[in-house]
Amino acid sequence: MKQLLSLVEENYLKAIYHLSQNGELEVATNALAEEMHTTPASVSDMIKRLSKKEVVKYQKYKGVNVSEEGRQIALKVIRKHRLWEVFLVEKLGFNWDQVHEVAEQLEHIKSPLLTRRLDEFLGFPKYDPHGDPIPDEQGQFTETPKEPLHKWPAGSSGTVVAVQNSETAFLKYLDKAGIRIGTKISIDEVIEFDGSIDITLDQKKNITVSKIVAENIWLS
Amino acid sequence: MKQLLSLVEENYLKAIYHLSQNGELEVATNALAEEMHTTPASVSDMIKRLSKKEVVKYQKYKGVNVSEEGRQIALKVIRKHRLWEVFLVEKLGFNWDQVHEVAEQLEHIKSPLLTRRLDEFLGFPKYDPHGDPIPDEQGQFTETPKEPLHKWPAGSSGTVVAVQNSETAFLKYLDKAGIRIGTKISIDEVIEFDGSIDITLDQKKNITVSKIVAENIWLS
DNA sequence: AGCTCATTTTAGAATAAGCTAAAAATATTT
DNA sequence: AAATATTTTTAGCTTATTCTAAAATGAGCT
Repeated sequence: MKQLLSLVEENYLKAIYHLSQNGELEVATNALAEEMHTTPASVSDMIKRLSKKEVVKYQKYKGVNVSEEGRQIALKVIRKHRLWEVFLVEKLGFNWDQVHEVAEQLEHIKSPLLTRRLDEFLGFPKYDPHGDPIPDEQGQFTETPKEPLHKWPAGSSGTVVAVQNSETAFLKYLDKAGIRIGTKISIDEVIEFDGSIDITLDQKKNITVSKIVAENIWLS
Repeated sequence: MKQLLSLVEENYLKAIYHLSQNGELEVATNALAEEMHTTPASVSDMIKRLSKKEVVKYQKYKGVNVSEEGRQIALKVIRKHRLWEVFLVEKLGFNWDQVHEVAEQLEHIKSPLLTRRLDEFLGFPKYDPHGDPIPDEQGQFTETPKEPLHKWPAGSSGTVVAVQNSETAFLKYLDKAGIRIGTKISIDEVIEFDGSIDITLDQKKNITVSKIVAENIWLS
């Protein structure tokens, strides 16, 4: 049956989906509380509610994960979020660091027709402005195989396909440094001491990035 | 000071604004309850809250109206509603009877940048698909002088500039009848018995409309 | 002026979502 | 395996929004 979830419930589902990698009961209450900027107690309460609605699988003290139905709901929200991000950047001229907050609101608009028409209007994009894949109506999407920059060895090179962090400060930093989706990066040297990395952008510009930055840039 | 209103509070303000014509304390609790599909008791509660926030003027048992600040907030919401309606019709190919419900959701998205960019993207439209004027950023708008069809005498004629009712059934009826914004209507005869009216559309098609329909079509 | 009736407000309860503090369960260390 | 630390859950309270039922108010009529 089609579930009617509140905005908050949808956000929990999305967070659980993001924190989970496989199908195990792996998402911890504490981790979820941090992600949602709330307390573990509130998370426990909410999980119980979601469990009753059968959109998550849950065992006390063991962790939580989305059910198949919950996963489909999460993917619908993610689909909308990413389509709206494309709209904001391509049609309204937003910068990629300005879109996240607004898309967080737009993703909860409930209208299958709107989502379909928006997708069509945008030319059925496959990736959002941060390089993340956009699920189709059935929740299918193809993730380009990719690895974070800090796992690439010196001497190798790849193309930026995604950035993992949506914080304005991070995205502004990338802009200033000249790193965007599609930038070619050659890994020149990995400094053992602090994990920072010397790289060359598009065979031209030479810069050093910190380990934290490297962890949030994904190449393929 | 800038007020942070909940979605529900915004909807109340919009409803009060719509039900009021002049600046008097004229909006009745019962009328508002009907408009909001809720009970008079809930309305009383909510009005008290809005009054404390100083977005409405209120005296017990006397009625309610928006304050100047409340009016500005209502106009901002109305501006967003109507801009989104234009977007849905012009860019996404919605029919005018499909837009209202979705715009009711989109109007609550909070992002001044988004509203400004959307306005620009749409070419600063002055009217929405139902012929209602779109307030600008300062809340200014120019209402074309207009009168409902049932007040026009036989022999006169005018152009449809607005429709007052957003119900799907009504708008579908208009579509089927061939009446839209911009249609020229000549009033041929007013039937005294039931107030129905014989009209000619664009000098071509001859039809009869009921009084209820006539009351919701505005000409100028 | 007093009665009746419709309208409006208050009182008390329900639901959603959150919080703090305390209790219970699990995990880690010795 | 016991002791300690960490994580998770429960209990009880708070705020926003709604409801139903009861009480208060105002308006119209005699």
